[in-house]
Amino acid sequence: MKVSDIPGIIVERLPRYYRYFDKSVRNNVDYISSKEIGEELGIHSTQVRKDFSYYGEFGKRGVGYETTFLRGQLEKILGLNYSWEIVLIGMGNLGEALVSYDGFKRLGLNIRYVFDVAPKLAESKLGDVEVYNIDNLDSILKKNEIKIGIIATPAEAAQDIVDKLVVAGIKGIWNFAPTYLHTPEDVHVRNEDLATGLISLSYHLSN
Amino acid sequence: MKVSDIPGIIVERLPRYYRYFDKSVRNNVDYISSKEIGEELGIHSTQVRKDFSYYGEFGKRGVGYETTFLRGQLEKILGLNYSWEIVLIGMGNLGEALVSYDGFKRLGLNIRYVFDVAPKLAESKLGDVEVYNIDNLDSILKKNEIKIGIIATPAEAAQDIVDKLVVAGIKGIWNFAPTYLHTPEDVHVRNEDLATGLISLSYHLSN
DNA sequence: TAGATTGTTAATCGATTAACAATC
DNA sequence: TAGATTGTTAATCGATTAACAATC
Repeated sequence: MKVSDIPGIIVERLPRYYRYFDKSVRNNVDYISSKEIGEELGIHSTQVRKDFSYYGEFGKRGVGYETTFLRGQLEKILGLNYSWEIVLIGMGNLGEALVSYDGFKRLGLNIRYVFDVAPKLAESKLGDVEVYNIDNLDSILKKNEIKIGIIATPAEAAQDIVDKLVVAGIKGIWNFAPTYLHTPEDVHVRNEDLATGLISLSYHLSN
Repeated sequence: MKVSDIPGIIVERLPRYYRYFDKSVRNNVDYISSKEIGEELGIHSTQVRKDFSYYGEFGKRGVGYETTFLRGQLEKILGLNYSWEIVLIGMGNLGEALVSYDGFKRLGLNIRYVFDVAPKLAESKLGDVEVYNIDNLDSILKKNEIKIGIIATPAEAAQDIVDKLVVAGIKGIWNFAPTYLHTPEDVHVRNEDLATGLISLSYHLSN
């Protein structure tokens, strides 16, 4: 099975499986079945089994899935078995919240360099992360092998920054700016427009 | 056409259409075609036309879509033509960033009440939003007609809070806690687990 | 009218679920 | 063995896209 045959939407579910296996390991549960996973996560048990089957035969018939083993497999599948160095651009409230969000670090996702057009001097260090002026973007990216960038700038600034990131070799962009970004095909963009979340609730409650 | 016949995934695209029409109005563009919309947003033009067609016949053949008119239609469709009162629970970095995010207010999405288990006294007001102790949740929700709640608490606390919100009549929940929430059928949950965004990039760059 | 673009049907594509043999 | 649950095929369901008549 080629990677390209795997439905893209699966990656939305894999982190939830991973989290549930992790939780089960911590609760000293040795095996869980696709039925249990499905009930906990609101997913059909057939879907769970099919999702795993794209990557291998991980279960034991009649028993279920061994939690420690599956957690490890999912870690590898998701690329969480080694650590990522990440840059973030835009040091507003959202940028700060992301830098200090502790859910990333223990997954090996490390926001290392932060850039802003006008970093306040008092904040030139945020926790253990250094904040740089945007002018240094190119030189710092070139010195380090960084593949993932987070855009937490206003919409107007986003495309310019992205163009620079692409030139510097960034291959994955997590975009919080409420605008569509144009990138080469080999650069993966993930849009996380916050307003969409609230708007979707507004839509559903109105209809 | 019944509302239930409209594909759920459309709501992911509608806010982007809305934003593009809004931008076009501000740029004094009178008409845009489905082809232009598609190119700008990376969506097939047929998809654009089909999406609109679920709600009415909004275009002029040979011409395109009138920007002011469409912006207004999308506003109604998305429930943005009147204002929503919203509560947020969990006053960490993320909660603060959401409260001060200025993309919501001009859409009529107003975070009015904020709760925490231990609001620091110095922060009992955040901008023009009052911060309350979680014990007051029930009484304040009962006094006001609030339909949307935002969960920005740790995962462990989320389900308890949600149960309380549901009892108090909340019908839409925007969940930032990395855990699946169990709710009655008529309560709409939108999960916005931040780690998933970065993990999906990690996954795509690893494979 | 000629050119452009919509709205919609039908075809295609892709994801989900039902069913069940394999097997622990 | 009997009971349970996996892995996978086939059927179903739903979303996307191609094609084109309608019409501005």
